[in-house]
Amino acid sequence: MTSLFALVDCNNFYASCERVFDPRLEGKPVVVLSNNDGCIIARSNEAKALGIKMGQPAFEVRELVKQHGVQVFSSNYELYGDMSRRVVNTLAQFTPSLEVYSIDESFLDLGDFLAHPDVAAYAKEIKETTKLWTGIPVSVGVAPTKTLAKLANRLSKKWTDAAGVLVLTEAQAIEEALQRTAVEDVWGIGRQHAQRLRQQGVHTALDLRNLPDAWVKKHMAVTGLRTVRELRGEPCADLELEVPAKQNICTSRSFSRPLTELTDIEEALATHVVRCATKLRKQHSCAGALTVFLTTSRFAAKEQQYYDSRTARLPGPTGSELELLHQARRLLRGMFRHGYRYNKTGVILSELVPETQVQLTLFGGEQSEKQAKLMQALDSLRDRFGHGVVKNGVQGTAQRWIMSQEHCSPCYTTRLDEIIRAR
DNA sequence: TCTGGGGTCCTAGGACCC
DNA sequence: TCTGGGGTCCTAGGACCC
Repeated sequence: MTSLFALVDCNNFYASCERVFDPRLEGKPVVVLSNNDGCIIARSNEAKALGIKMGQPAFEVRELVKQHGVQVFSSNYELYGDMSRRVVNTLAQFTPSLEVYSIDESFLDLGDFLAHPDVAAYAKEIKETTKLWTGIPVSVGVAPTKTLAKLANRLSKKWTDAAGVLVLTEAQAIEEALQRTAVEDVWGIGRQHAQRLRQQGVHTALDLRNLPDAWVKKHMAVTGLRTVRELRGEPCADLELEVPAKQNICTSRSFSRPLTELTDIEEALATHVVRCATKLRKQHSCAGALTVFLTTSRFAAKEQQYYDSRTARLPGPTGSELELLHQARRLLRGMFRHGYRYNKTGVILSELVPETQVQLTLFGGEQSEKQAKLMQALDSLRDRFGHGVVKNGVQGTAQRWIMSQEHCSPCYTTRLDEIIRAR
């Protein structure tokens, strides 16, 4: 029995989301910006054709944008998250086991490939149904391992004949695909490994597949070996059907402009802590430790640089943002130095344990029970009325650090007052 | 002027214990 | 003078992913 995986990847996902609700964008170059409108994180095909690069700073493409009428959007994660759910719900129609790998990619277990006399037709149906039901164009790669399915998916977009669907089951087709894939484009091969491999004369995925195990193990560890085996068609990674609880939760943002005053930074940090604690409670965990970091911009080469991070172990695992805020503020005050132009702060919660475990071991003192009730109340208010509805005093109101988002589209699907109107 | 944010896994080496 | 060997835990750092 041969396993069979499909990787379904949404094409230019964020740009496609913007397009679904604004048909005037069809055929035009579209880009989506990162937080603070800093750099490009999604591009439509037309924008790619103009030479706009992934991760490129927005100011570098200003001229290009003007010249070619590129449509620019700030990122709107509320919209993208909702569209992502719709896509996943559609894909779930095609398989009982599905792994949501990222906001725009899912692996589908297609079971035994003998059970699919015409895999290609099935893959095409997945693609067409998703477009029809959600408006989002996707590409589908099918192969006996996840790594090969990734590779097939990539080629399905590159090879115009494939038209967004590529099935790699025949040995010869796999070989050709490997031959035509650069080694750095293999899933799991990053910059460092690619450079080393190239020095060894390994230039294609096929060369990589043919390396001896011992060499791979020595230089690329067991993760590298898994990748190579998967290229050979031996499945080493199963689907992860349940989303594992995160082991760390982090919230951080660059400031919209450099900050020098402690009070401004405290406000920003407090806001991150509240966000982070909300994520923590959403996955029903408590944190045993908290880390705060503070840094200047690494791009401001001429300025004095500063980076520090400090960790506090909490007296006991907690989900209370009041306690976390208190600790975070203490750590920040210990790190803060006058005379620097800071550009970012953030918080990381770690040593996470399930909420239930804490309730059992902490004999729920009256105080902690009160706090838990308060947190529940806050969560439900914020769920219903948006995150800004209840704030802690330290979050402040001046918010001189707040994110710039000058090109945000409406939340068409999740906010009643921003719903699309037909004229 | 303007350069994202959030994760995971693996390994090596030190501390410590018996 | 002789100066083991193995196990565990923790941390920092590297590499990768989207």
